Amino acid sequence: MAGLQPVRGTHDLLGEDMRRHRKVAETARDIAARYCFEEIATPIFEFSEVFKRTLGDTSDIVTKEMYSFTDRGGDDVTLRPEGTAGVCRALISGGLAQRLPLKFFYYGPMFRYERPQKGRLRQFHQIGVENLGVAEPPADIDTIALGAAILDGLGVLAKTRLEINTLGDAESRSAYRAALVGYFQGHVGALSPDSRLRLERNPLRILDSKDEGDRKLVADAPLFTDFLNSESKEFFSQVTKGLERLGITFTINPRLVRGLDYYCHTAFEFTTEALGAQGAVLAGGRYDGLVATMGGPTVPAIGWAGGVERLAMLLAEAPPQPRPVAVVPIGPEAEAEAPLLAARLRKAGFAVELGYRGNVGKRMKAANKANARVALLLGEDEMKRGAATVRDLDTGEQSEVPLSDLNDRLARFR
RNA sequence: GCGGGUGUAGCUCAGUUGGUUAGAGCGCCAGAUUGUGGAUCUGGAUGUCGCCGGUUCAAGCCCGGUCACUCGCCCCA
Repeated sequence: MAGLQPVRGTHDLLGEDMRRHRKVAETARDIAARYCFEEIATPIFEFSEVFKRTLGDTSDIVTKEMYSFTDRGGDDVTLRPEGTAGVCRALISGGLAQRLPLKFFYYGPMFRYERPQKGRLRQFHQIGVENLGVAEPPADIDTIALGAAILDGLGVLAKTRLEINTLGDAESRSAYRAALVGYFQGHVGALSPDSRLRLERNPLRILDSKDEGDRKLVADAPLFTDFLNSESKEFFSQVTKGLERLGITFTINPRLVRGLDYYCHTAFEFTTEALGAQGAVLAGGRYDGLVATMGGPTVPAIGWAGGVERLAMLLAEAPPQPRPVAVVPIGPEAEAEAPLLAARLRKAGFAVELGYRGNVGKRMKAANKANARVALLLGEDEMKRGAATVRDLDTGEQSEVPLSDLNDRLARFR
């Protein structure tokens, strides 16, 4: 531990950053509510098993990237690296499968032990939704539309591109996988070392390799489209048509894939060029096999998650701080009265900055620094008349106002 | 986990071939101004030069290590 530093990959959120962050979370929450996705908050940590089952024990993720520890009772627990597993666990352990279909929205911190980069922290935040219990394309369309609506609500939709693909159903996918493995095994010498490993663990991932040589091979690789059965084709066609009808523009990216087996059909990502290598800002897909993998019933589902820090960086400008009313007492009697006046105004809904010390000049400076819209000067003269001097700090105009009229006179600054 | 770049005041940065007491702007504090902010003027405080070690008569500067940030790779549930 070197002095007092924040843990690597964590940081404090305050000021402008905090306002950006909160705007992302609140906009998402509001719009999700309009789509009737109910907010859910699951615990920040779960039994490690919850994440291990969904990811498979052998993956890098489980062995290298999770914050896992044994608690004092001897239980193996993990800080959640993502939100879906917790929601699915809640669905199973809470008996929510009886109430399907269900639509959930969540927001909160996630933890991954990764090398930090811009837009990638060890403690970061996600917004996300899970649309559970519906196997038909309208759920995919509505869920993607919600993502687009949130990006639009944040004013960042134009900075992103929606890419979409289908992974087909299990039958199509295993046929394609076999063909792909066959093809790459024939060119194994030309594959990058990374992709040779992928060939064994996660062959679909070779499709989105960034290696030049790999890309050349990928260009001639078998196409997923040729292995999709008619049901899968029809499903994808309905999803894309539905998006078109809503005026949501997208490009089909046949190299957009997911590694794990419980993913199927729709996969999509909203990406941006504005954030360097960390281009995905909101991504998801259909995961009909996940709940069953975790030991629950078969529950078809689709969802997505979005990175709050990345979205916050995309916001054109930080939301402004609310401009308060500053109460400036002059003299000991006014000093005693000022907190009462502030309390009345605060109860009436005003943001009130109450100066704690200093002469009038100091407090006016403080009011200015707090970006106050008006200052209420309360001195002996005003108190005798049951009034306060209202000074507009933008125009410099001021006039004395009876305390009883204050709420009305300040109404436009609320 | 792998590779590159960067660490000097709260912030943005300057600091010559290694040479005496480490600087600027912004911000901060005080005063000009004990019933009026912003502007101006005057004055003031900034600091383990990221940290540890080495080389040297002498290190902010050179070398090694380390920590953090950053860009990319891996990964991306």
